[in-house]
Amino acid sequence: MATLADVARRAGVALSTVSAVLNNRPDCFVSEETRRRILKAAEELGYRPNYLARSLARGKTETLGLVIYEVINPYFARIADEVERAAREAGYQLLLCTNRDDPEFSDQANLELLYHRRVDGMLVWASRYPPDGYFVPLPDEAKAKVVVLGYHTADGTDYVSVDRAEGTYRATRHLMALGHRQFGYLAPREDLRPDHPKLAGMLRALSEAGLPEPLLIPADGHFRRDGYQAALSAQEWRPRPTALICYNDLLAIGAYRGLREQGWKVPDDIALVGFDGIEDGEFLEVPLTTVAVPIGEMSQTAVQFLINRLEGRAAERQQLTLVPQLVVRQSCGAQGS
Amino acid sequence: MATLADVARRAGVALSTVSAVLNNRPDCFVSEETRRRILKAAEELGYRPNYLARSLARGKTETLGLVIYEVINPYFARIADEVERAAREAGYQLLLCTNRDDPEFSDQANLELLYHRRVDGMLVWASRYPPDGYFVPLPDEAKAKVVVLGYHTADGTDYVSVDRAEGTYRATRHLMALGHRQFGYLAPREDLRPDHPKLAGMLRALSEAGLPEPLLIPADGHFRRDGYQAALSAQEWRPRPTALICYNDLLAIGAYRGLREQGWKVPDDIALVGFDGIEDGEFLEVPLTTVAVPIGEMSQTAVQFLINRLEGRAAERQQLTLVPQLVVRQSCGAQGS
DNA sequence: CTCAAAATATGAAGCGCTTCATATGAACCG
DNA sequence: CGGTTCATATGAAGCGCTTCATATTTTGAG
Repeated sequence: MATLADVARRAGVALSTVSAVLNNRPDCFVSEETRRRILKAAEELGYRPNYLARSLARGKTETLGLVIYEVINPYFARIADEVERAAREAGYQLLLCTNRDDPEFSDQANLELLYHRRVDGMLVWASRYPPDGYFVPLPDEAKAKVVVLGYHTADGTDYVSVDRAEGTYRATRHLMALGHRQFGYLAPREDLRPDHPKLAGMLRALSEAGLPEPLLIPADGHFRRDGYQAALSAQEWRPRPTALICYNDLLAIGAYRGLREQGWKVPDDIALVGFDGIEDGEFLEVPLTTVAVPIGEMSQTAVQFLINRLEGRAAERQQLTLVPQLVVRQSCGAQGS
Repeated sequence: MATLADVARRAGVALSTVSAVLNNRPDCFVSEETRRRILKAAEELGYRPNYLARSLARGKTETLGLVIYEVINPYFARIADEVERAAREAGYQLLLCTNRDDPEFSDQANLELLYHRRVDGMLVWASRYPPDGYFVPLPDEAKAKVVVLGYHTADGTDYVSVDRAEGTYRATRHLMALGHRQFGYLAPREDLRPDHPKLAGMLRALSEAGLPEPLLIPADGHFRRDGYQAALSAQEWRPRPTALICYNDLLAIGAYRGLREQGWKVPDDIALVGFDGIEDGEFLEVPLTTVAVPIGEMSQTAVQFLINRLEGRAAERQQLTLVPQLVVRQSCGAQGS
């Protein structure tokens, strides 16, 4: 592959001149004649800049790193999609890391990897819900290049978060208004903690209304199949809930099928509400009522925050918490479309 | 951030020695004493290699590029997931590009971008179905670093393809065996061409059996909503099909809902078959019969092919076509689970 | 004509690392 | 004790680019 030196040689000028011309440096006065010669030589040689060398010299890679839980979950796929689009529009490429639950690829390892690859900035979705806010596992000077997605931070790092508690609070209130008094909450086993905001939001709504605590139903994961499995034991749920809120839409979709198999009709026998607002729920046979996270806004804002910071025009703190909206469809028994 | 030179200075040795020690170069004879000093200095300074500089010097970035249609489609998400995992296991990072249908980010533009970023290798999913095999839009020397995913190639580039025609052929045969004689085929408008393998496979099966051609039903895209919209006009379909094969699972899932709204029961009034084998179909109220692409095998093989090539231990040609399997569930009316 | 200012072009240093030919002792051998 | 050999460490070149201080030529005003 042709290098700058090759082009310079061919055009009969200095390498630095070629660099100036090809980069369109504004303050460089190059005669039209020379410029043309250089452009021609570059064209003929099929010259393409070596991004590595450029990045090394400029100290900038024009690459953003995204650490995300996994990409097969439609919720995260949407995020990755939005982030990629926004990054691309701002002239950045995306380096993708998933953490899954693989201890070998912890957030720490992923972030360090990206940092050492000299990405200009990083977006990270924590792999586990951090009760007191997320601590970015990176030296301080590196934290300045990070925006946390989906969680608030405990160390002052920029973030765009989601008020999950408010989401489930609203869902619970809505169901209460429809007359429900016995609730169930289906979530991955490890997230069935009262300090998890999704559950906390429910608990608050219930206690405010003097209603009993919800029946906690554990799932083995956060996929459809896990919701399905969990719902197969519906006959044994005591006290029997008339409304079921799920940790996410996938679980709700799986549960829907399990409940049907157990002979429970949604919403007549049990009202069903999911969380996330992915397209899948809309096409459930009984369209799924859900707490919809504004994924596009969240992702785009996060990228914007990051780019502000990188370009030195960020406020000291860029922190935003978005409130998810309840999208009422038929699965909760309201008249919704 | 500390550089090699900093470490060398602190340890009181030459920079090249530090490099040798930190890279564990096998043939370098360094005294235990020196080694320890260097390791200690590196530790104290929190030294981390600069991948950019290393890549520039070594001529290798340990990065693979993936060009894929989009990541919100579960089918592609699975592929991205599998590719990322396989790449990661082989020690490569993944640089992600989506082409969507955005003319600004054509395959050409994406591949060039990756190439100039000096990724070691690229995997590409063509954005449009190439009737005669895919031509990689890159200079010959670059093609050697490309593996095409999902399509066969017209220029000898490595690929892992899928025999779509065989997939729909089998699905059609299966439906014929169940007694169906009037077929419908629902696909994005631009893919409703007899030279598209999915349709071609159906046509072959039908003509072999002397059955009439299928009713071609156009959709405006390849998402659930497009299938839903298309199915809303079911009452006007003439001749009325008793079996409907869809271009992909998402379309089938959307169509399912549209058909229900039109009062058609699946599978009693119409048998329904999708394509891809994504998890979503399994959780449709009437579980979806589908032509399942072996996504894991396809992705892993492609990464393997690429790495073989990069490491110089590839056959002249690495080309593989996988045959998708019909997964029979209830939506086609067979007894399947 | 002269000289400062403007217009053009250049060379060299530097980004942080790898690599390889070469230097320096110490240890060994007969 | 001179000459090998081995163990250990080094310096310098190079990857391809950016950047900036400096050199050279041209221009136009006085």
